[in-house]
Amino acid sequence: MTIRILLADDQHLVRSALAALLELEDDFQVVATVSRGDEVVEAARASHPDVALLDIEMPGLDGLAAAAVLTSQVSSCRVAILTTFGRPGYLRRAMDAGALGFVVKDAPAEQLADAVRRVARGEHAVDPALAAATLTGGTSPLTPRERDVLASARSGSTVAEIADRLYLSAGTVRNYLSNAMAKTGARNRHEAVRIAETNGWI
Amino acid sequence: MTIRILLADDQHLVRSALAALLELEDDFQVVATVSRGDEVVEAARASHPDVALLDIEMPGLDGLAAAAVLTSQVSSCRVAILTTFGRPGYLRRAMDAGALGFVVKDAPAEQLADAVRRVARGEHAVDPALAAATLTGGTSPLTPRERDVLASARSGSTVAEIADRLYLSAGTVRNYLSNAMAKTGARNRHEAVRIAETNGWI
DNA sequence: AGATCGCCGTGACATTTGTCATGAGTAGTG
DNA sequence: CACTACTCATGACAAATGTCACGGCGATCT
Repeated sequence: MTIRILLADDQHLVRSALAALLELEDDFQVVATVSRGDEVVEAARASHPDVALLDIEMPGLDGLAAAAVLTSQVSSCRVAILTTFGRPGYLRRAMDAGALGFVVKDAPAEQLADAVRRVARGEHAVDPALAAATLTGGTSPLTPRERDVLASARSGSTVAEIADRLYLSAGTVRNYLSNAMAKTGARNRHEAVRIAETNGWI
Repeated sequence: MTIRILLADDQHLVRSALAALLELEDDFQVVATVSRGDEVVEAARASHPDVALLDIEMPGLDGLAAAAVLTSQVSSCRVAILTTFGRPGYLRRAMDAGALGFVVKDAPAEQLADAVRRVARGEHAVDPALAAATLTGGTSPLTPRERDVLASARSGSTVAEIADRLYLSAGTVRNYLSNAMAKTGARNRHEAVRIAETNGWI
């Protein structure tokens, strides 16, 4: 029985290459490929895939959000996340979104094939090492608002700009940033951003 | 006549997938794959490829540096860069390193195949739009030292740390950062880092 | 030889950032 | 209900950051 696959990745070449790789397996068939998160659901409705393989970094809608929509709206399609970064917070959010599989792009090809088959059967497929890391350091210490402020501080904005953007006072923004820095153990806001990013908290 | 290809990319899955994609072409043969920049030359010596397809972001030695070594030491092997980011500075540095081809991972598969064939014949293969962008905004306004300081400021280091690392006084570091900020039009060092990164200047 | 440019440094200054104490309002929990 | 946690705010203070003016040194170009 062949497994019908939907592939979502924003990089054209990677998309084609992964399709070629998957098609090498006799029981796999790539029935749809999309480049944007907000095209996933429509494509899934049209092509009835068994498994959707979603990258996280995508324009329109990120893979985690797309996974959440997909699992709730197209229940016949199981979801696996395929991403560059094995960040604990990503795995947690992927599970919360209803994804069964989680594979990093650094994994060997057999592991991807294995994960797809497991997910198609409704089983979970997660790298044990990453799962362990997620259990220990995976839960974000940040409150929702701290997360917002930190996310808004990403591209080197000043306090005033962040305050404007979030309709807060400058002092409040600095307090939140200070809290976030304390919780992440960073010595300035930018280090805090980096840490939060590598953990998948923002 | 088949074209022998060496493939260098740090992500295992992407490497395998690209190999699968390239093997679909009758005249391509992937003769070696490596995951680190510092393994490129050795692999090229052992497997005599016609074309080396190098990612830029790699551990050990980045693809641009590997390209430079390769073109000087294994002259029978032409070089093409295959990277996620179409940054003007990257293209410029790739050309300086002796690469003939430059393909972004967002390009369609045919473009990659076309580029490989051109490069194998000793021709250049560069996306015209990117080439134009490089001509206008490609040259870095930063002096070598400003570049060093800015690169060292990346991960949220303080002035004192940068000064220590580069054996400079704190004042000098701040002056260089100030210059870099003025030249990039940034309002703080972290914005300057971001701008320099997206342009491939660091 | 003089001009120019990059490199490295100092010192002074205004601004921004990070820390801390404090408090009011709101929501959820035992 | 008391307790706790989150949100938002203010004000004051120390430290870090960014700006500016200035000077000496060496290399390069004309």
